[in-house]
Amino acid sequence: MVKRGYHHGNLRQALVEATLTLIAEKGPTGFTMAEAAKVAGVSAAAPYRHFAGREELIAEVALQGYGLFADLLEFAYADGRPTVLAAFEAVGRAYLAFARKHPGHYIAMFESGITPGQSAELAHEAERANRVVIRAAEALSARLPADKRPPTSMFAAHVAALSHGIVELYARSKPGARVPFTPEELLEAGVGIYLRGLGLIEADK
Amino acid sequence: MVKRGYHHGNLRQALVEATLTLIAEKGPTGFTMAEAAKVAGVSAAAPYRHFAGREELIAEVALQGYGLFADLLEFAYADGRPTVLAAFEAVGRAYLAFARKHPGHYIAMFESGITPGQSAELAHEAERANRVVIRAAEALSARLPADKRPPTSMFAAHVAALSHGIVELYARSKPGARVPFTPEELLEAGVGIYLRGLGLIEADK
DNA sequence: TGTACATCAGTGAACGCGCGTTCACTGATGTAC
DNA sequence: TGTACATCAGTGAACGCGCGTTCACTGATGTAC
Repeated sequence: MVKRGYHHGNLRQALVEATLTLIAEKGPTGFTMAEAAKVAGVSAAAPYRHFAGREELIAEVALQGYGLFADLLEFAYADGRPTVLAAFEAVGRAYLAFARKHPGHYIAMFESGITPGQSAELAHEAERANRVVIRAAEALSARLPADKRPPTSMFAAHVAALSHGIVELYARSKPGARVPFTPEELLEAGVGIYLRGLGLIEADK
Repeated sequence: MVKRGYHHGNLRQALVEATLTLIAEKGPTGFTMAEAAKVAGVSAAAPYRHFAGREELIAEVALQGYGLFADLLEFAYADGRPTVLAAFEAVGRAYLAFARKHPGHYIAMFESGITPGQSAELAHEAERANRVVIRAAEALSARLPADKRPPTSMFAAHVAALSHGIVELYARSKPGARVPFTPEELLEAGVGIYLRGLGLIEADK
């Protein structure tokens, strides 16, 4: 990234990217406005031309994160193609892939203390991501008789919680994996067992 | 808490408790040595008679947290009584109860950036808690034929991840629950479906 | 029981630091004519 | 195409603040005799 002259050109986005790097490296605590400015190659006062403060910068990072997350989940779901089941499993893999490839976004979204309720935009993107999981759960559970079907929001919550739990507990361990499985194996097996419990895939498979 | 004279009497533990309060109220970021000292009614220099620094104080909180957590899980498991299944479910409830009743500990353990690998004591207590889940999973899956049984560590990891995910996503939401279920309902139903998937409880129940 | 003394657990002042933020400024860019 | 000017996006110096930490100190406690 070549610094040219007095004007940066795209400082707003450069700050977002600096924040992603800092957050991914040192956690949400390790991020400061001053350091983000430094990483972006700009004076400490410059960020305030674009963001009212620290909170607002993190919120922007989270917002972009939710947007990207929703896009990736939607792409993975592909409107339930080729099969509803395959699409459902692709969503799970996309969840882990997002956490792995975009740790800065993931941390800003889930571990920085910002909550989707803070702004309408944030709430909207978070909801968009959530709706993919809900749709995937809905399509699958439509195969079940109504009286043996858990509420869709519960089904979706189970999948989200299992995915998030796996990311938090098993996808970030530094001193050797705590468990002899990859997060992907854990999630795939866990979801498989869960779906079998619902009667959505064969017990003897 | 009556302050009497020059000597505090039990400052070390008072600091731990101040930390619990601060962390629970304002997150791990909102905790400082200076404020912990203030809450404990002592000068800012006093904590250094008991802890080398901020990290060490948080680590002590987490250590006590893991200890308590392990105790509660062990108590809930009760050596698999009255039945292995009931004991297993009691462990799940105890997990949520711990997160709810001891938020300061929970946050220090899972959200403060300290990791069990940091000290032998920490690793030991974390392992003790983990072993309860593993034992519970083992006792249950012993009922399955060996070839239809997932590795015990995977079974335990699924339960831990689901529990942790539920705590993180659904047990801490301030602006109205994101989902129309309590964490307890979510976990109980989720574990039920999972166990059915393993063939450990009846499909038609 | 009384006294002397060592030890311990506090105090309070001070430090250096980096952070968040403000402010008057200035260089660069875009636009009207 | 050239010039004047408004606007924009930076700078750099400065601020107040609270934090983490150190240090020489002192009041309280425990113990030996």
